[in-house]
Amino acid sequence: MSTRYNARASEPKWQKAWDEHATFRTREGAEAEGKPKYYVLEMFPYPSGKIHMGHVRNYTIGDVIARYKRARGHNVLHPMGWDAFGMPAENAAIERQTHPAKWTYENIATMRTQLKGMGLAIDWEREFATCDPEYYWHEQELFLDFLAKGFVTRKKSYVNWDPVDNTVLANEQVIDGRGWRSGALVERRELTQWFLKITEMADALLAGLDTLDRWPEKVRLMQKNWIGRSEGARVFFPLVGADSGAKLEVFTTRPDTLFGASFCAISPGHPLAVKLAESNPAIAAFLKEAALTGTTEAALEKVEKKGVDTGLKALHPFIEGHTLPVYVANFVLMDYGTGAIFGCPAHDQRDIDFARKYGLPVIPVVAPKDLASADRDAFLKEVAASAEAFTGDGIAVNSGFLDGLDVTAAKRAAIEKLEALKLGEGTVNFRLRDWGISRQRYWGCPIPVIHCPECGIVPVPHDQLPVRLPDDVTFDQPGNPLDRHPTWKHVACPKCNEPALRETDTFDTFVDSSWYFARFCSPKSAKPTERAAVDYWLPVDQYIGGVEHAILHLLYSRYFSRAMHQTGHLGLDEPFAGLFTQGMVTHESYKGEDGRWLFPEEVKFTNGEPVHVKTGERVTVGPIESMSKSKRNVIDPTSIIDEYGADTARWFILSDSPPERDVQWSEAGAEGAWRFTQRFWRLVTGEPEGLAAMGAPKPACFDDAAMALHRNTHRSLAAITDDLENLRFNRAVARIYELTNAISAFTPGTDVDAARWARREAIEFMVLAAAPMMPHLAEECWKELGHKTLVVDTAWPVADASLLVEDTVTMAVQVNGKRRDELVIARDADNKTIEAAALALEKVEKAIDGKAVRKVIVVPGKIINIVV
RNA sequence: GGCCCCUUGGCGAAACUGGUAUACGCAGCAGACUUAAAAUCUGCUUCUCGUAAGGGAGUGCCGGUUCGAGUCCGGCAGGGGCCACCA
Repeated sequence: MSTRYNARASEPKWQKAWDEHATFRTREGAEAEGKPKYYVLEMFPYPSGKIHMGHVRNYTIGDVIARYKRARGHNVLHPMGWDAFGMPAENAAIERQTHPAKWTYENIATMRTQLKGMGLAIDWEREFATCDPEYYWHEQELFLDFLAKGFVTRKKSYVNWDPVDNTVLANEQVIDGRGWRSGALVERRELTQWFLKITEMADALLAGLDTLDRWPEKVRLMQKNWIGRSEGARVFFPLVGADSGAKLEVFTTRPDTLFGASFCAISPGHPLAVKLAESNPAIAAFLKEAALTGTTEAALEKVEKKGVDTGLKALHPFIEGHTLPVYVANFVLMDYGTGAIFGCPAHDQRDIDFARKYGLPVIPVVAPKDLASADRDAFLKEVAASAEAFTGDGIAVNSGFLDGLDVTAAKRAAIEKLEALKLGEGTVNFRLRDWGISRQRYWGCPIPVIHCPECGIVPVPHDQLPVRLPDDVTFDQPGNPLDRHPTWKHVACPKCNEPALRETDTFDTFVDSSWYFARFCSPKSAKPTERAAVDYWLPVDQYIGGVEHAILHLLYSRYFSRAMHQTGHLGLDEPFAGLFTQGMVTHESYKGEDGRWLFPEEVKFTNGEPVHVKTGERVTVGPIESMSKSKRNVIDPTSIIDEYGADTARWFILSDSPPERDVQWSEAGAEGAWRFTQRFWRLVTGEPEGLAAMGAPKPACFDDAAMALHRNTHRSLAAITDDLENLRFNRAVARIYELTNAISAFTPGTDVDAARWARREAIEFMVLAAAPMMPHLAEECWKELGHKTLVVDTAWPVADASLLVEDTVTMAVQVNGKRRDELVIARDADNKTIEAAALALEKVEKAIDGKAVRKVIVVPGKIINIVV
């Protein structure tokens, strides 16, 4: 009997059943023997309070993969945890007078319940939060191992100081001169900080990208650009008029243009500039001015290139006796290369802007290849007089021993000469900086070292780990609560037993998320990792998350894997074999008459016009944007799950848009998905013609109608399988719609048994194929069909290859590339037969219009093109 | 400024390595059932000429390669992403 499917009653029932059967408990050892492993991981959430639609999309995608792989006979690891350290917990502590731990664990409890309500196939036994002492203890172990291996350094450096969050930020966390979280303008401060020497692995991280063939090209490119490898040379310009023997060290990617050099310039942050400023008021004033300039894009665009002459002269390495003026210039960056450049105005736009302003020579030394000598002279004259630099390829001119060489050869020759003269060397420079991991915050993993006045830096001995966060801290004043805690930092030096101080900085939270995927393999281990476990499970076969982590998190994790490989905690370098970056969930935004943003539930549509539910005022529909609290265009997943059920939410989020693209959440679309779950249920329960008994033998022969459905079922299954393998969920959804349409439209022929059998097969396949996406509904249907087992324990059906091809094919017939008719013909017909049949078609004959046929192209099974 | 991506009906989108463009869904229109509504079912829905049969145009724009281009190549326009005074 057909009744409505009641998701609210059904979903908790099946979640309980999976729980009781320990269905998603990971199988290990003998139980897993003979099965290939598959590790599916979604980027773990920050416990901010409640789940949002982005989480629903992320975890639905992962869940479909986990369930599909499980049905395909894989031993699946699909865990969940919490990226639980970080600033919001401290901000909440300040705002609500609560403890960060309390706030965090309460959020985790809420979000865990919400995620469980989605019916995710997760092994909850492996759950942990990065703020669990059990977890950060092992992070401290790792750090000490890194320290012993020399991966860690402590150095005084200029740091990005966020004045709102009162902490240091990594370069990666500064976006357009502002803190990535607070949005505050970042200041430069000099502090002593802990660093992980990620730059030492820059080349390895770059080379590794080429092996990641299951990563999006876009992400690999972003990482490549971020690492920013450039080959070039260091050039040492001897300084005249400074201390004897002093040399200015410069980095360049164009040593071939050295003969075109007309000045040198150093950054306002350069030690030489700082030193000169002590005795030169003009330079001091210039440094002050430069420090005031913002680093935002807008500020940089407005600022003109300025400099001040230091009066120093640099000796040209190749031209005997020739000197270049040395400037301090505002466009030279301290933290790229050596903080000093040589300027070659003819072939660099910034340099020519600078040269024109200060009346410096412009000497062209590269000319395009294959120019006649008169044309070349004209070209050189033009460049010398121009305001535009020539940055193209060519050959060296006016360059002494380099003349006639192309750019690449000239670079090589210039480097050889520099090395011979001991005035420079070939080198590789990276844009990537070392990773500063110190944070002056409470809610993070304590850095396990002790500062002893006698012994210096002393690692906390392993038997004294973990260094636990104290619970009794206050947030009533700015700064680090750990630093002002009355007792916590005072300890005896482990070496000399004299009074010493704990490090009060904590780790950047990106450290926590750089190895959690490895911890999931053995979350209860007394060591950071168990080699047997990580060797079995890693790499993660499919990692899923937002593109916003394309650089930071993924690069840090790749670095950590290499470091952990070298310390013996892991056996590989690349942790994520497959990466998928999903798009965002968007929604229309709404504005009231006074311009304030409105929540979707405050808006109703009458006759297509949006009005306010209560006041009836006119509402403007704003742009479709990523869901955000500020625009109020958010849909709470819980309200959707309460109203329609998790399956409907899962189904809708997978439909329509390809998963890598943004998907627009719409009320109409959600209702459509809900109508489909009902239709699906009716199809299973309300069979008009009846089904064959479960397990009934396949009839010996089928009539045409039954055979068509039988074929259709297998073709659909093959297509859905292929789509799921390639993460094309929107297409898999469309195929299931097509299959349900075919079942609805099925009219039995004369053979009643065949019809019932074919219909049962179609319905069972439909249920099994939809199960990864709508798991609860599938279980309910499966039971309705009389099965005593669970869908999750049922193997993925195999499509019968012999049913995928038909005896006849439909071919399009074109005349001069224009489709005129189609032809149904035997699949194995030879080209002659096909050609004759095509030419005999009435419409084709008409299109040929008596002209002579010049050529006939036959692509078997596809198309015939007749050229006249 | 550099590098990269995208552009297909009213909308989200399909179209495997060049081979019948618009599958599937949403929205819309018409009809059936119903006292009525909801729900459900059926049909139509790229544009255009035509009562129809049938014709013409059509994947952002211009050009090219090809028997054949949404797909490949060159240029342009619009939108987006990442990086950015990177030497």
